[in-house]
Amino acid sequence: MTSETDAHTVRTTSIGWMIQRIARRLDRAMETRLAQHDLSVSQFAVMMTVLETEGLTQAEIGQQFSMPAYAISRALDHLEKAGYVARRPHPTSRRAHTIHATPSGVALGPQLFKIVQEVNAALVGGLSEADKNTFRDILTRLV
Amino acid sequence: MTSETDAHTVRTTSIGWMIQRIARRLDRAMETRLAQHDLSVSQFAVMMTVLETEGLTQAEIGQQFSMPAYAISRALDHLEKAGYVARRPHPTSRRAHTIHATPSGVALGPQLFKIVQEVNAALVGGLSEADKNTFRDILTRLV
DNA sequence: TTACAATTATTGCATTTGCAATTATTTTTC
DNA sequence: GAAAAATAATTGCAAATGCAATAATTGTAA
Repeated sequence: MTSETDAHTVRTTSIGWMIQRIARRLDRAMETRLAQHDLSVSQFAVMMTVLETEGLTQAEIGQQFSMPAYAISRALDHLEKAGYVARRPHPTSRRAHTIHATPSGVALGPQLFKIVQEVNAALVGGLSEADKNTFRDILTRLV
Repeated sequence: MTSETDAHTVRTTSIGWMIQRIARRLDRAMETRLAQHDLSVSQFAVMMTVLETEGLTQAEIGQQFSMPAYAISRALDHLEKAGYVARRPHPTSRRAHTIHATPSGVALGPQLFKIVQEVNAALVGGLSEADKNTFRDILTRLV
């Protein structure tokens, strides 16, 4: 690059910069909606994983979205206290737990899915179906 | 939507979910590289704005990326201590400051731009030029 | 012009987060 | 099979973050 490399150019053309801005907006939208269920975004992420796959260990949950073990521990403390999940002894290893959604956690599922759909719709509502698909395709390759 | 609405579907098709994942990865990449200049990502964001426009007030900086006033205050405390920026009295209002990059702050600029370019390249390096442009276009409409 | 409301910036305090250390258990190596 | 290394999960403590309160100044309305 030439002398075009100034702060303005970097900011307005940087894909990373734009993604960060969008991500922060999404975060705030999720926070606001999750507050009514007394959940933070990371607690929500853990809950979604538990709903998706029954009986994972905490380490396995962490690998799903590279979240450190201590954060899983604390998210589960909260989710367990709220009655959404339960830690059960692992069938073969005494140091691990398997994590399970309680009935109340399972009931929470659809409400969380709805929140995700609303927030997504608010974000990409202005795009055509074709653009939405293109966008999703590219994102899928980057994730 | 029908009964397809389960956690797996939500996770794998949600644009928001994918953006969040990518954003976290970008954040970590930026943190790592910014550490050598003793900067956090939000301090970096403030610094970029100062480099882009000389003499903004703190409130104006905050509006650029909807960052709360107290966060600007603290980011500037750090940037000022590090010698990258200076608060000067506002010409017409005694309660406001204007913010200016010091020579050392101006010298930092190109190094920050380089970091942004590297992190971007690492993210979208695998995409064709056409896809990159498409992606940038869509992002621009969403930001 | 005086009182009231709004703006700009900062700071105290509580909560959240991240790192490193710890405990308990399991696996590997010799 | 005993010692050492690795894994699973938790927790103490320091740093970062967010909220609410404050101080100082400026704008507005009576």
